Amino acid sequence: MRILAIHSDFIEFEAKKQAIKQPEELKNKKERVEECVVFFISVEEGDESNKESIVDKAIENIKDISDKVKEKNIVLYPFVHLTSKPSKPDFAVSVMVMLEEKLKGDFTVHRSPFGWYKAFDIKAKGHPLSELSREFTVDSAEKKDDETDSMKKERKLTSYWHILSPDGQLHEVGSFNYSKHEKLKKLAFYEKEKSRAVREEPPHVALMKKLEMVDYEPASDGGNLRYYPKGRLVKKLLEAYVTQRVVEYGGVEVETPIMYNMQHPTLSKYLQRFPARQYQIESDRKRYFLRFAACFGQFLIAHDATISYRHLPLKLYELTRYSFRREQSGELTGLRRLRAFTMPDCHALVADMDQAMSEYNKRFDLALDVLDSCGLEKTDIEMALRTTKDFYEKNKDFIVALVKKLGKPILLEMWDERIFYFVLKYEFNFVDNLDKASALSTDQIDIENGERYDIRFTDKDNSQKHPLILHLSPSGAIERVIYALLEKAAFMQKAGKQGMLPIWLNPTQVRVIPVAEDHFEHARKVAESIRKEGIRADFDDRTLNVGKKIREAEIEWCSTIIVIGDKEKESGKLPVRIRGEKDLVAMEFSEICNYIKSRTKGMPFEQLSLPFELSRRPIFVG
RNA sequence: GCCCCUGUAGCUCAGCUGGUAGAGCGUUACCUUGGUAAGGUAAAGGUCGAGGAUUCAAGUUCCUCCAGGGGCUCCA
Repeated sequence: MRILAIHSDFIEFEAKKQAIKQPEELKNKKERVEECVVFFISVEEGDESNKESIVDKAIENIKDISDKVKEKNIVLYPFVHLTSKPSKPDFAVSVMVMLEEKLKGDFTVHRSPFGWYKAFDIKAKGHPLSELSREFTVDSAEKKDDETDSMKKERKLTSYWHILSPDGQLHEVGSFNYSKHEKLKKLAFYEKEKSRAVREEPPHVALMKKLEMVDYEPASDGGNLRYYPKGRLVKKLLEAYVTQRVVEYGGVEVETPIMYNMQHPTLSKYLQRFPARQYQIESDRKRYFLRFAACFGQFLIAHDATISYRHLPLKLYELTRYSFRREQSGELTGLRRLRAFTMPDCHALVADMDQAMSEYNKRFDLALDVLDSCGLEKTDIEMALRTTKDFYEKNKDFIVALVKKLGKPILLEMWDERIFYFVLKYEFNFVDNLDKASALSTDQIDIENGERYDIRFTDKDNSQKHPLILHLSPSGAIERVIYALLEKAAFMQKAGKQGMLPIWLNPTQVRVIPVAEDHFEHARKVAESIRKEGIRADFDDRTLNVGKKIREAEIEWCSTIIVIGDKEKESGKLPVRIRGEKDLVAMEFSEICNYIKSRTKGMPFEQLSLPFELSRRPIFVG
């Protein structure tokens, strides 16, 4: 519905000619109202889905506007020309009538007749509040109803929480012995924990700035961050690695648009469940929403593809930079919760539940291994699995086998009935320094969208079937992986150890420091040679004393530090400080290169896009 | 989105009951030529988040907005 409100000295209108087949009967052909607010109203197509809610929303707006100008005299004027998508006339009439009835108690209501071409004279007062327009839809109007509805649903849909151990035993969440599973306990009670005594921000926020990786961007919307060269490098490497692994697994990489038409028949249904939760933009009077996942793009591709059972499982893959979710502003934090994030998303189309489960197993291994290589081991994550009671009973062996692979107990949530599009979903959660749990990897068995998007494959018997769809993000959002790595480093610092990143991800793998100006030339050559080996080496050519340069290299978390002076020039052995180890190690040039290479084997490599000499690097923050 | 807290130099922060801004780090210049976590001296740097109100006078009080944090809710 769209409303144009004009605070007027008077309005005078006269019905001239009927505009639709069955116009309202005329009480007075001509009417004049003094000192009033005139509401020109367009009832729109979308409003038809919920009359009550659109009327309530309209009344709220009309009252709000009238109160602002302290006017009790109002005119309701049907005016279709505010919209390009009007509702059916009889619906619009009924809305106008209902508005009049409901507003009568509080206002003197005049209503101009519906279905006529009218002549009118109006004198607008012209003060700042005298002309206002409002636009709202059932979606936003319905929000309150939606919430109560979903609350009702939730009440109906009780969750049964358990701890499931690798031996297949189900335990009560309350009485399970968590002595070796502190973080699982935190995950299980995450939602029940009430307000915390200590108010602090998660440590990764300070670290992401201090390490010159990522920062807030006040000129953008909340949850849209800026990446400095070091952060961009780390993110790029993670993106490349996850993509490499998914392609090895058989992922077929595609790229899809970031925005979709809100009126699209298949998408709009999906959207109605989550109104006001995405960015919207307008182009040529059409409205588009920014994708919140890669699902649509890939499903639409699959819908148009010709697929045989021989092609299954068919794994479509995209790394979305970005996916957008307009999370509530109060929920945004550092790299944990964003409004724009980078999501690897791999959908496998499978023929049936058997194929789904066998594929699910492969992907489970893939996700575990990807996280492990990124520096997040089994001990760093807690698994949660959600399913229906029915699915659990029928597939208990399959589920317990997954828990066995993880090798430690998990949190299990079960429902009586299925309300989501999936029957089974797991996540690997990271529990951070503030005891908050965030999902990283996740995979779902979707039994609804194959049909909803009309994706079909031709089976052996030449029949057309809808595939089941698995939704896997092997690592979760890339930003969230960085968040977890930084939080993990903060845990290490708390325990008195040095914070660090995996060597393959670390912006500086080797820092070369000359003792004095005499050694610059030699040190530079050493650093350049290491760099030529495909190692991120840089050179501290600033005129500072050695102590200070080493201190700064430590603060930057350089993986190794080499100091070069007269001794080294003669002996050929280089003193190497390896991050996380106490003593210096004397190494030959080739040993250093081998050390780095052996620890970054199989992982992607990129040079850091900052000058090789530290004296030439700007300071982005600090 | 709601409730609470915060916003002073590039960074971290000080500034008492209103009287027109300070430190350390960093930067720049000069000195220092060094051996595994901070060498010295000096200079430059501020519409005190933005707008409005109160006052002779606002970084300081009040209102609105913006941004960040914590809690609630939420996380397709």
